[in-house]
Amino acid sequence: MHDIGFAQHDHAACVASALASAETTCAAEKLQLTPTRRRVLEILLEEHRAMGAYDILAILASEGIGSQPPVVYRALDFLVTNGFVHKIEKLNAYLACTHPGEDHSPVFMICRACGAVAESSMPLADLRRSAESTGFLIETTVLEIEGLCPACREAA
Amino acid sequence: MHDIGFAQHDHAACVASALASAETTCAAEKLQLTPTRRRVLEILLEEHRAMGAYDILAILASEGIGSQPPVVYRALDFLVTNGFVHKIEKLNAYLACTHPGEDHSPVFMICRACGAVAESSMPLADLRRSAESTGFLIETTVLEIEGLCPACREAA
DNA sequence: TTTAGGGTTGATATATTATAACATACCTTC
DNA sequence: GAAGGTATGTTATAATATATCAACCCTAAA
Repeated sequence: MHDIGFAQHDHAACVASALASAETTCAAEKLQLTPTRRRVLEILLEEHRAMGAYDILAILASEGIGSQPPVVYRALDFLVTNGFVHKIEKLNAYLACTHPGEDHSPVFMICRACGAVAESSMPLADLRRSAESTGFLIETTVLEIEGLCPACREAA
Repeated sequence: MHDIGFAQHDHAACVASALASAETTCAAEKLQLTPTRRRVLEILLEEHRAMGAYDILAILASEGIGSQPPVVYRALDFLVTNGFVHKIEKLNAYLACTHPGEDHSPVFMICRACGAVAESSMPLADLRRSAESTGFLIETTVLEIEGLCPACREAA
């Protein structure tokens, strides 16, 4: 059991099911979940935290998979494009999506103190209504919230 | 008149009043709006678009104000910290705040095609209620919306 | 008046994040 | 078996941001 998303859960099962889900999705949509892409997703699922591209690259390099930046950026691009991973712009970091497959507008809660990131979601409807009344067409949204997670609040 | 925030407005008046407002605020709060800081804010107000730090630095350099990165990053840090400028994380770019002084949670609408950025705001109340029910303390929020602005929709 | 402190600036160097560009390999399919 | 698409390997470089340390300037306390 790990401490994730400010709550407890069975991590091994979570990794396995998320990987299986990604494989199913890729098969269904004729996307190539190649070994490098699969391993990057697996790393992000296992670590279950927002990681920098070069952190991931270091792991890949230690496993002999690849040591040049394009290796990891290409894999991340694939994973982000297809909804398996989110980029946390505010941290320049990447995080495995905790509910892939669902059409969601991610909301990240980033703890300034410990760096933990929890993914939530919010109704996009209100947002969309107000934005599009101005004629703006929403394609992607990222809401980044920074603050203190429960554990760090207690520690402070 | 310029085309800003997907609408028209009197830009010269807007720049002047925003600068005056910044000066008033700084005087009241004993913040030092030094020449470099003031000029960076003025540049962002005049351009009225999201600019990269190095774009701003190039202008400062051409004016003999400073040519090294810390010059612009220090000024931006001051301006962002004190609410005169927002950072658009998704673009690694900076934008003068269109309603400084108000306690607001910025919402940026970023046009993928032309790069225009309009700042809006949204009720933080709902957001705060749902986040804090999990024990998370919100300190800062950034919602970044990418899509197509009205002009680019027509062009497409 | 001097000295200590805080805030700002100058300047050099470097860290961190990300992409361009081009060659190669590997499939599929026609 | 040649063409075209997708993915990978590799080198180099671009773009963004920060660390560090010395100098300066103002203020205020000793």
